[in-house]
Amino acid sequence: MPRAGLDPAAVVAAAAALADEVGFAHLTMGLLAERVGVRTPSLYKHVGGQEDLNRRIAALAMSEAADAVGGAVQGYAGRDALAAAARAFRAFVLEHPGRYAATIGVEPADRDDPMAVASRRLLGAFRAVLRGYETPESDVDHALRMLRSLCHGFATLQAADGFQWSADIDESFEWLIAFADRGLRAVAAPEVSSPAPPR
Amino acid sequence: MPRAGLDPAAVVAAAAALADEVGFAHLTMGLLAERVGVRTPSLYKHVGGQEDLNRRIAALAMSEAADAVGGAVQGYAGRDALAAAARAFRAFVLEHPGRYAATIGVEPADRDDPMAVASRRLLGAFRAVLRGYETPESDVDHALRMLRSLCHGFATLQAADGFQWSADIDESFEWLIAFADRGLRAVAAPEVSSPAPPR
DNA sequence: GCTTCTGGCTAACAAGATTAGCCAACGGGG
DNA sequence: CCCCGTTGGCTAATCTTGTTAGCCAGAAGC
Repeated sequence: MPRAGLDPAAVVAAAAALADEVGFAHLTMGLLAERVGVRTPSLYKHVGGQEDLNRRIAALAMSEAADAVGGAVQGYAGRDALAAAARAFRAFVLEHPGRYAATIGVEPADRDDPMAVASRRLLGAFRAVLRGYETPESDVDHALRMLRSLCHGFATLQAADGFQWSADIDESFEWLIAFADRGLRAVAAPEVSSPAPPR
Repeated sequence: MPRAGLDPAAVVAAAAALADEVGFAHLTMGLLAERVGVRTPSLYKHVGGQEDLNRRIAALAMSEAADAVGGAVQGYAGRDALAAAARAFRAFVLEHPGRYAATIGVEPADRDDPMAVASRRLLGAFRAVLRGYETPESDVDHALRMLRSLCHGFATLQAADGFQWSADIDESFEWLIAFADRGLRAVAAPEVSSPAPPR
């Protein structure tokens, strides 16, 4: 029996690709074994089991997302950077729905968990976007959570086919980018915001 | 052997409650059977299987969310309505993480699917919020998707412990409501938005 | 060439979902 | 009140999937 030449990284990469193809929920050890040309139990020589595999897929996905967003932002600032980051993030989730799904519900064990490291990297990419808006320090954390919620929410809802009604989805996403852009500019310069009614 | 007096609604309600307690991923037919005081195979007299059960839990959750948001909005308009809707939605997800998790990744079969009906009801509640902002008809669909993405994203990220860093989460959510409020007012009256720099 | 470690394999087991088939309990009509 | 059909429970058995145990060949270093 010739060796298959596997290692943990190759197994995880194959698992992530398979998850993108068949959906994270349908990713099974048997299917993965077949894909990499090995019997099921052999996988356990490389990963600790399904739980461990999920965590590794999640870490890979988060790291790739951070690369995608970080790379897309390079050389842009302000609205252009925001648009590039948001589009890159959504594109990543839509191209890799399976591996991104693995990130949902995985809480990192500690700060050195690869998943936690990758999450911080992704966050850093979004933080770079905010620098172009000169967001006040006191608002940065909130704005980051807002951006992450918007992107995560939109992408996962679309990936899950959660938008049933008919308006054009790409158009909605561009509208959303414009909305966030206007809002972030207002945060940086609150004095120009519309005069609030008594309430 | 005395009858347990079950029916599909009771089984689904018990399953939803159990999912909230142990987490949707740990909801098992055996656990559910134990909870309702019956042997596992008996459940199949009331629901078609795990897939069917998940869909029913999702429909229940969506319907309850619609009720919560719809009820919270009553009697408010503008920013108050927006805040009430957003808080009600988030509170629902945090109080019922298990059943809400069931809604992720369930795409309704057709327009009469209970899940689809409930989703439209939830959407209607958010649409009512927009009426208070006099959002132009052409922007309503986009704004609805934005609101849904924001609320869904924030609530699911928090439920999954996805916000690792330290800033206060309630405070972030209130900030987010204020952000959406300012933005929606600007959509209704675009002439007061901050003048964009040339780029 | 020997030895050691690694990565494959088969066999076996455990947990969970599901199906088949039986039988008691409830409910309505004689 | 009794009969009978339907319903909802049960046990037993099957299938899928994850996982562990234990064996053995191939690769790598001496």
